[in-house]
Amino acid sequence: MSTETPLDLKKTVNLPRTRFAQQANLVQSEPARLKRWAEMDLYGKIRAARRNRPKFILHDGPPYANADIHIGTAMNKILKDFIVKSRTMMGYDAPFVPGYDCHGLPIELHVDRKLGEKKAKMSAVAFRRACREHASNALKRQTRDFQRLGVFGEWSNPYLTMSNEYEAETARLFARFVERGFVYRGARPVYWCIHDQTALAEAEVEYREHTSPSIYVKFPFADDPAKIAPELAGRKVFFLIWTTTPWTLPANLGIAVNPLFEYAAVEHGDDVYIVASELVETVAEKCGLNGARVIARFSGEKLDRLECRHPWIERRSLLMLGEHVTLGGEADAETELDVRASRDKKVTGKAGTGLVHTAPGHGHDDFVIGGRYGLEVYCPVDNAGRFTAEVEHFAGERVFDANPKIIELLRERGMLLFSEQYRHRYPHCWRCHNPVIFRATPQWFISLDRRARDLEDGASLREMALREVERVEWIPSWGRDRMRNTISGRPDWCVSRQRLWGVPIPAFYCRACGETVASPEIMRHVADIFERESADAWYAREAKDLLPEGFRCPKCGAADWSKESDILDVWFDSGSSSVAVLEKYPELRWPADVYLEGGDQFRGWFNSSLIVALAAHNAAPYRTVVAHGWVVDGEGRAMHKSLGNAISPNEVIQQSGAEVLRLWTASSDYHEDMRCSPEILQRVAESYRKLRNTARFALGNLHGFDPQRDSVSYEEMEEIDRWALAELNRVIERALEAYEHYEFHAVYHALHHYCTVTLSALYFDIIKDRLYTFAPRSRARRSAQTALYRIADALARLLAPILVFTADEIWENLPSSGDEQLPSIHLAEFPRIQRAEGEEELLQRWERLFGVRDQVLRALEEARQAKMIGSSLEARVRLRVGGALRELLERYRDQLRYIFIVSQVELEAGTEGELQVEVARALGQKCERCWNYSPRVGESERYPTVCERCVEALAEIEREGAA
RNA sequence: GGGCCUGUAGCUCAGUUGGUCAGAGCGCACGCCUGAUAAGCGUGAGGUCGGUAGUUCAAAUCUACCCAGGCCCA
Repeated sequence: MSTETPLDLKKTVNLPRTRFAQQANLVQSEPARLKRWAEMDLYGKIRAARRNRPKFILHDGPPYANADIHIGTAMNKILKDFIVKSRTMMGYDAPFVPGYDCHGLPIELHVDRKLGEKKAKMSAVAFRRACREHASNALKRQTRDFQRLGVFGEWSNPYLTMSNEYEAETARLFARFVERGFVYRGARPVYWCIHDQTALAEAEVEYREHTSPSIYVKFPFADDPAKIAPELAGRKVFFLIWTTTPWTLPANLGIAVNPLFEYAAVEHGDDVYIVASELVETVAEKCGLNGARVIARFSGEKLDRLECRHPWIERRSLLMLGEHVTLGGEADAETELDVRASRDKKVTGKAGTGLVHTAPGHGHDDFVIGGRYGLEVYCPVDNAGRFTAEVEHFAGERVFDANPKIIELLRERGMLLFSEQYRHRYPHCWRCHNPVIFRATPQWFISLDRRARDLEDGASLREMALREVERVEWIPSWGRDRMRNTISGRPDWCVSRQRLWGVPIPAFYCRACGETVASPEIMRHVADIFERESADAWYAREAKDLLPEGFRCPKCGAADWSKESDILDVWFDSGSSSVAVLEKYPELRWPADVYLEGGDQFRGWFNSSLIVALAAHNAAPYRTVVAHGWVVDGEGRAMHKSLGNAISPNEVIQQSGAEVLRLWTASSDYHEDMRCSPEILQRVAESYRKLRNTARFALGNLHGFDPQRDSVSYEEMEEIDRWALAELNRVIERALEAYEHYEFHAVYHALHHYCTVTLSALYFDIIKDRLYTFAPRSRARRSAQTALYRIADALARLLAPILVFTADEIWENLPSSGDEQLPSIHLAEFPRIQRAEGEEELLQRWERLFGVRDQVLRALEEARQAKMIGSSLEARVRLRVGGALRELLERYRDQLRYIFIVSQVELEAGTEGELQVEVARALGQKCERCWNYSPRVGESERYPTVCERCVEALAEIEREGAA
């Protein structure tokens, strides 16, 4: 029975309705959603939902707990979250335990500065407490920021490298290295302040102008000169070195030359001097060698392992080959203290001879090359910067005071060729501002080349590491090469730091006989104390209270001990994490499936983690290592606060929301450096809106649709809806594949392309007519909704790891599919591909139809430009074509007007292979209801302004309304 | 100076082993729609594939060098 009065046409159009707002208002909505998630313990629910599923472990590399997060830290955590969430949605149990790196110099320096003068009066324990507090505050702020980014994890129970358990485990792992014979104690040069009598880290020296003596010194050749060149037979040959630190000459053990340089023998009077060929003139001029002439030239290579005599001490000075030797400049200063600046400027010829005086106890390069040639790390200078008793002439003398006296001695012995004052930049102590020296002090090392005591094959750490590098999967694949090179080239690991804020090296020294006690058993005993009291115990307790009761010196039987004052390198701390975390948290397991960090960690955490894991388990702690690039500005340059090109993650969040930052992270290819700028973020925000609106259209048109009740079976669906599902399958496949391989930018592009091209511009535009104007419960409309539902559902799931907030919001606004609706999308799994028979052919057919559509659209645009039409519904299209295409079009004859979104389509015979498109005004009147044109508008008496389709639809609506 | 990496339209990215490979989306310009509306649709203009020189019948794709940039070292 029909209603008495005709319906209000406007109200019979099924326009979209949804609570899913067009404006995201992320800045407000994100925190609200985070709060809800926290209240419902979403992370706990996810864990419970995945119990007993196969595990997938991403192990978090701990950010340094010193300052607020920057965009790089944010990006890193977001990428990790992509991995964790996508693996979770693949069905894995993928717990995430975040960590923080809490010890180390930067924190100590920060606290130092904050305390100022007060530090001097503080006990070590009190100072450590201040450091602990600083780290604790920093990590709390970071935690808050990471959570704000929508990163899920065990935020209430992160791992801290300063926790009792972790410190204890760190000490135990060091004991493990000792036990297996990898640890030794040796000397190595460090920056040393003779005023404060302390070692300095690189960050604690500052460069200032300083005047040093610059001298050219003769080293008599002690071999047969004919070995160098026949012309030199029987001559008095001297090797000429240049230095600005005469006081290091007593420690000279060698001279380095560059094997790639050519050297010249220069005759002056009876003497012959050896200098680099390129510097002959400069040196001759500087040293006033009038009338000097070159009598021989030879390659530096020839000098290898020949010997000179020290200019005044009865000792050999070994000739060595080293490519660190340059043609002058500060790099030739044996202290190596100011090499960075000069090398960057590619300075040459300022001063120097091309031969470098080498004192392994007083310079870094000297130490390295000396090590290669088996020289002793000789450093006859004490803590106060005075020569020790063994130094002839200068014992007890302060090194800087000794400079002029050494020069005088050289002059007396005829070994000085030239001397002058020299201004240059020289490192000074940042606290007392006095010049520092480079001085070898005893340090603890982990040897990369000693053989493991307990292994049959006696492999070294280096060998084991190189073996493991081949077994690990590296993404990108060049990571393997980089890691291999890093490991092959790295020197022994100096794990000593002369600092307070860290895990002490648990070793003891017998005051009576000097014996060192560094046994694994004792170390584990100490570690147990750390476990109870934290490593502060090392400073709070007396040595005897750290040792087992009544422990006596195994050598002399005394019981008077001093404690080691060095702490472990922080890289040892974080390197311990695989064991200290993966094996301690019950939900985790060793080894991890994946590590993901910036490329700087090849030398850092990837490396230290590997070494520690080898000591602990003879294997790598990771199966896959993913390395990402750095965040750079819009021009590809590094970000610096001083350059003003840095982007603050918190600012982005406050302006646009975390989703935008997450989407930016997903949109860029992280395998390379990732550009970020206001313009780029602007683009990302726009693409966010597109994704959101696409979802909103689907949701709006699902109003009143109950998937259980109203879904149309596949066979009954309109073909274009089946096409949309086939396209959906393609996208699901591509996105899942990309997630599988950590290619998030491919996920982004696939989904974005699907939303903009496939859905928004094509499918949605076409089905609007059907959705809006067909009777709400008609099969044709339900068919479209069935597809829309599947699309919206899949889209939400696929977006969920990236757009954590928005996907959940979509989920919320999807019609409920019954009781099993999960309270959050993050408990759901990825969509499954529901492959239908004949899908490939279907896709191919429609691809051709849409090809025709493109041509029609071009023709429509021409008509529009010619003012013939405005809306495409004002058009009637005539197609002329022959052959196979004609047959295809014929088959879809009734569909074509909808596909083209025009009112009428005529198909006429034409020539094969050539499609002609003509556009004309549509016939008839515009239907008031569906806006299509039809000659039959007016046929209905009840609805005189409406077309025949609408008449039918209205009748159906009236029937339903009555029912 | 060494190791590793990068350089395709204004932006983000595709371009298997060299031969329709010069593409997509965004942005931009112009236009349409006003029933996804601080939305939606269409058409179009943009690139000597960082540069140079080679190899080749043929190179964005291979080689060398150079330039610009990034990370780690020295």
